[in-house]
Amino acid sequence: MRLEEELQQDGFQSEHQKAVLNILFTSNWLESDSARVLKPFGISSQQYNVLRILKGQGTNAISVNNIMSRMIDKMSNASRLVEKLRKKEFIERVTCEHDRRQVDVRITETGIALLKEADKEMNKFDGMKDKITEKEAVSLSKLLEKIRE
Amino acid sequence: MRLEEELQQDGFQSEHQKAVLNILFTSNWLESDSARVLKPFGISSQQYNVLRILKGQGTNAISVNNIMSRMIDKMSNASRLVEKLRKKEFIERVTCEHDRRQVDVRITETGIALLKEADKEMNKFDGMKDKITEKEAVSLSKLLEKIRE
DNA sequence: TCACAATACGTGTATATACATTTTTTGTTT
DNA sequence: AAACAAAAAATGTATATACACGTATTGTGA
Repeated sequence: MRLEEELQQDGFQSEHQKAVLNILFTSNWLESDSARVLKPFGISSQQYNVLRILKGQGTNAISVNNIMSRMIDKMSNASRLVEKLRKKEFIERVTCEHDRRQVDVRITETGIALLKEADKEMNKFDGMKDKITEKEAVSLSKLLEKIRE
Repeated sequence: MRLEEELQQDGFQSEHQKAVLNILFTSNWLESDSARVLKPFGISSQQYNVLRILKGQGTNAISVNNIMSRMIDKMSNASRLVEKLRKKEFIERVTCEHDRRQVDVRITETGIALLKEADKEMNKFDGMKDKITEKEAVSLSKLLEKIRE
């Protein structure tokens, strides 16, 4: 839907301004959609993000810092997120041998199983592919990356 | 910067997936940037959003519901946001004559003055115009609106 | 080796947010 | 008019988040 209608506004200061609001609005839209899908699984989208990062590492354990640097929301509190996932037994912590400040984290079998189920639902509701072509997705990414230069 | 570097990842499932992550990441990036700029003024970006909505209404007072429907983040608690802005005297509340359930809200002179100063800083840091052309901004908006169809 | 900076992580605290529920008032149906 | 649904806003509560600060450990220069 056009942003003018979504925000009940009849115009914007500039196309640049409108693009910024569109990014923020779309992000919120995507976020609340995935929060809804993930809710039955008992995890937030940030926790989902962490689990996916860990799954990407396979059986390797990586540090909290390493997780943080890969997260979408850099400002979030990785320590507490990890602790919450550990309580639910989706991940496990390994004390690091060569640097005892560091806490290495690895996804568990339970975590992998959860992710498998959650991914199914996430993909089901991800209608993105019907909405824009692959070419359009590429140019969208390019534009967003240009903004962040 | 390319998303692969930002998230220290060497590839994504698909271009669609990458585009989604790019939207979320860019939104966070913009959000934390504006939070930093607004901090000295003592308001959050949501509160800033409300003030701008009210300023757009001029001397008119509009309802909390009306504000909510114009906000970027639909899920936020407009009641409490309004109360916080009222405590800081940036807005004032008017009891509505024809519907006493409703609370109408209007920006104050203090609020307008604050917004003027805040906008100066917000525009200063908004380097968007150097990064993408107006044409690109238009096509960015179009792509995002396509996703939300 | 000692002092001190840097790093990795944890925690305290104020604020923000999501979501359900409540209160007050208005609209509607019979 | 009485009964009930609907709407507008406020509030209760659990959780999340931002940010500053604390703690333990490691690296490093004099």
